[in-house]
Amino acid sequence: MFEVFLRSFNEKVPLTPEEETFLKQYLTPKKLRKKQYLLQEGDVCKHICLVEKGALKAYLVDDKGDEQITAFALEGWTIADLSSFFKQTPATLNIDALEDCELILISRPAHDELLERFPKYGNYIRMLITDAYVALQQRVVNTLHLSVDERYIAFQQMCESIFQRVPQHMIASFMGLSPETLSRVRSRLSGKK
Amino acid sequence: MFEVFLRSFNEKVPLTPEEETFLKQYLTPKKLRKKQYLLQEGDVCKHICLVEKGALKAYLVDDKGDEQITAFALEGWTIADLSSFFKQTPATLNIDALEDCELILISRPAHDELLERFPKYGNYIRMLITDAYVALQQRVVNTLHLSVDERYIAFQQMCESIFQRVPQHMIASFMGLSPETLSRVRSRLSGKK
DNA sequence: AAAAAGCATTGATGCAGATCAATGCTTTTC
DNA sequence: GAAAAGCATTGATCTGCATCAATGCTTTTT
Repeated sequence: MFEVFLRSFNEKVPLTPEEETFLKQYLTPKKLRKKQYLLQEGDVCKHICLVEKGALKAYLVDDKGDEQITAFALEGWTIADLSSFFKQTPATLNIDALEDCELILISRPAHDELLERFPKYGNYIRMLITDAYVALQQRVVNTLHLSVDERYIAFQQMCESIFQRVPQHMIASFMGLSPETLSRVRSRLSGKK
Repeated sequence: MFEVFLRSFNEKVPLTPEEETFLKQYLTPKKLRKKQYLLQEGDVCKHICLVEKGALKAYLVDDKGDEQITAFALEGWTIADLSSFFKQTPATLNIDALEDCELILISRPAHDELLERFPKYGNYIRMLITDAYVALQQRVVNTLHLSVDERYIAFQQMCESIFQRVPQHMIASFMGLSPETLSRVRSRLSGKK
């Protein structure tokens, strides 16, 4: 039920069995069917979500009604609209399931209580966000300063697991490209190697 | 000496006068002259840096020798190569002073000791990185899904203070544009309004 | 004070990626 | 099992930004 989450936690901050039991009290398991929403634009993001199983995407909807994907989350990854969660403001992101999912949710009250009562949780969250920040910064640099071909290769190497499970046009959206361009990038690169 | 830093800290996590005194023990003031390096690519990033006065930029140098600016920091802002600081790996970023600066440095040992002894510091750092993450995410979305004109306006509104102190070609680099394009964006927009 | 370097602007040209459109394959739906 | 929807690919055209080049202004250097 909590295996993936606890493994992720232990990798950053080792826990004793008693601590694991204590921590579990604050966690809410949830199942989500493919295409169901975890969060909709305009609602307040009430949980931080860790993926035990399945896959989700976070996205904005633009004027034309197109989805602009900002993030994917697979097993062991965390997803939420952090701005909405921390400031308790309406979310700008939508999050929904790409596959049937098993999730672990941490509510805002649980989060606050854990921070007070269980310092290791604060350490875990700090490390989680730090890692996310570093990854995002790399993404900014790649986006602004690499060619599309280089970005594709970089992204492919970093997130191979995503490529095998997510339709290509969503990868294109995530990279800020049209599906046609991504298709051409792929054929260009496969020709080369 | 520590006014700006302590104000920033108090805004996120209020401190008693005693706590302020305690905290100061761990802070190292440093002055930096215009054009001097705070961090050079290849060195390990030994400090988190808060700007009391002045301005700095962080950047990569590409194959052609051009600077690709990834961040600016003005009074009250924080700057570092977080990946290098936390993993103790060689930095990929250079950081140098755009103006004469007064800085507050927190070394890695001071950081670790503060985390252990002073929980409010952990809270402060967590909030700092969370805010940075949210801002960076917005930047990614803007970069991938807005037109250049819209990005310029968004960036201008968000970071007006930068525009007044940083040469235009550095803003262009930060936005991933050529100086010529940014100049044209500006004349286009000033014509409109 | 003169020379040099740094910077913003404007024009001309070329190319990368968006858009529009058509086709065929695969998966889902009923 | 037929119809519909979703998806990847390929071609043709258009557009926005980079690049190259020249000019004049401002700041720094000596």
